[in-house]
Amino acid sequence: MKKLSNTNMELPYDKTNARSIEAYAKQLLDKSLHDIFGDDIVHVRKGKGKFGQLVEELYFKYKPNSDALPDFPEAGVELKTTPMKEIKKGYVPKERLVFNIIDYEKEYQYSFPQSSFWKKNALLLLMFYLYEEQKLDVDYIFKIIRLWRFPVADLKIIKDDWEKIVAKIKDGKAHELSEGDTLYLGACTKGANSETTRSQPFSEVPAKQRAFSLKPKYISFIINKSLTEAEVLIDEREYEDLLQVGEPSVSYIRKKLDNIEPVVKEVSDYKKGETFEDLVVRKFKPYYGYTEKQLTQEFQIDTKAKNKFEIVAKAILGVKNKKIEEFEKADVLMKTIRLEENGSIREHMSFRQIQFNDIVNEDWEESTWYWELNRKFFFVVFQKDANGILKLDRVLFWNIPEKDFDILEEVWNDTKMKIANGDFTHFIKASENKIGHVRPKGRNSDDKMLAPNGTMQKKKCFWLNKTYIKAAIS
DNA sequence: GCATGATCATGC
DNA sequence: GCATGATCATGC
Repeated sequence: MKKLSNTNMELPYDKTNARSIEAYAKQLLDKSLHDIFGDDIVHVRKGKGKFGQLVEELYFKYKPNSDALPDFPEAGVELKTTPMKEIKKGYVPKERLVFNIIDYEKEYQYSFPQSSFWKKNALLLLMFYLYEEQKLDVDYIFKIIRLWRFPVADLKIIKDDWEKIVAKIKDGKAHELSEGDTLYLGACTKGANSETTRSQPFSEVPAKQRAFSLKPKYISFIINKSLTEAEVLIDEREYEDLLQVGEPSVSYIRKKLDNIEPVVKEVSDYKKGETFEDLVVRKFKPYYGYTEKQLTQEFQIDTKAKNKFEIVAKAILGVKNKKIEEFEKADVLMKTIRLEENGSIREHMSFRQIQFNDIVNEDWEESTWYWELNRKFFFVVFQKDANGILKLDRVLFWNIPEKDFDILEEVWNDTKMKIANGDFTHFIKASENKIGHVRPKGRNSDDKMLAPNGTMQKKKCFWLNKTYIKAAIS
């Protein structure tokens, strides 16, 4: 990184040096702003919000910028202050990590190395603090502070994600962008409300304002890695091939977190022009036409589990008995689909149980079901042949088109309202053709859960209609 | 044949 | 012990 000016003597760190900035930041570890600045800060700080700006101005003593350069331009470091919350299993991200807003009018003009995202966010200084509801923000304790570069294998996926987002802009479809379009780097809505829009260059249709973002599952990975491993800051030079036009040839063996294993062991596993999704489909193709029996024999799988096809799928991807790292980090939802001889789907697709006492306090875009739906699906499709034998037909990645979320929101709102009103008998049915519906999901009809009105009610869940799934995969 | 309610095998 | 992902069973 080129030095633009001499070190500013007034600052308690060398603003041209990423390690110096990091070292200064780390003095906040296990401390709050209150600890550093004393009681005076509590008086000037009554409300919440803009906590990140406070850290920048007060602690780093510089004015935050929202321009195209990183926060510390001379060092190429972008500061991100982001909350975690504590659950039984440890720390988890409280929300997405949101980067710069996507300027549809400009972003498409760049290649990835020149993109607004990469220019600003290639090197991050992450400051994770523990969010606690009852606390003032100045009392939040910082728990993880570190420089972060994306591992090379992740950067490959992020670059492809960026290309997908830009391809939609170029196609005049910025209004159809959705978080489910991409794996790690998402385009999440950002604005006062969902009506906040921006113009796009190749269509008259206003598009929702969106920002680049990382999904909580990916941030979890950063947190876990930061807490369990000795710190490794990837050398910038390892990116060189990836940031050229052309194909990556970098050989980079990935480290494993305990229970997850990547499909892609080295970036050179990719064939020319392949995305991660392409690669996965390629791995499955040799097994198209295999029967259930052939697959379980081939991979020596002996289980009666109803998710045995998922076990098969993992085996095909070379990730036996572990979780698929890329699917975990991208929060991909694997679902098996069984087609009848005539191609119709036998069953609707179930989701998690509805927590009756939670849903009544949720908003749609933060609801459990929305999070389940607003992601990439991986369908493993089996079809019965003329003799009624189930064979692997094909696999595909899919996500719910942006336009369909309005109807799903209706279904969700209707359900929430009925639960709040104590009506457990008139949920939206599959026959109403609203894409989704509500049906039982329990051990048996005695399996019940406490509802807001104090009664015990049969456990239920949301389902996606099989007709909808059928259309999606056709 | 399909909608709906009911239930199962497993992992954690 | 229970949620998950999935499938079964009945009745119209």
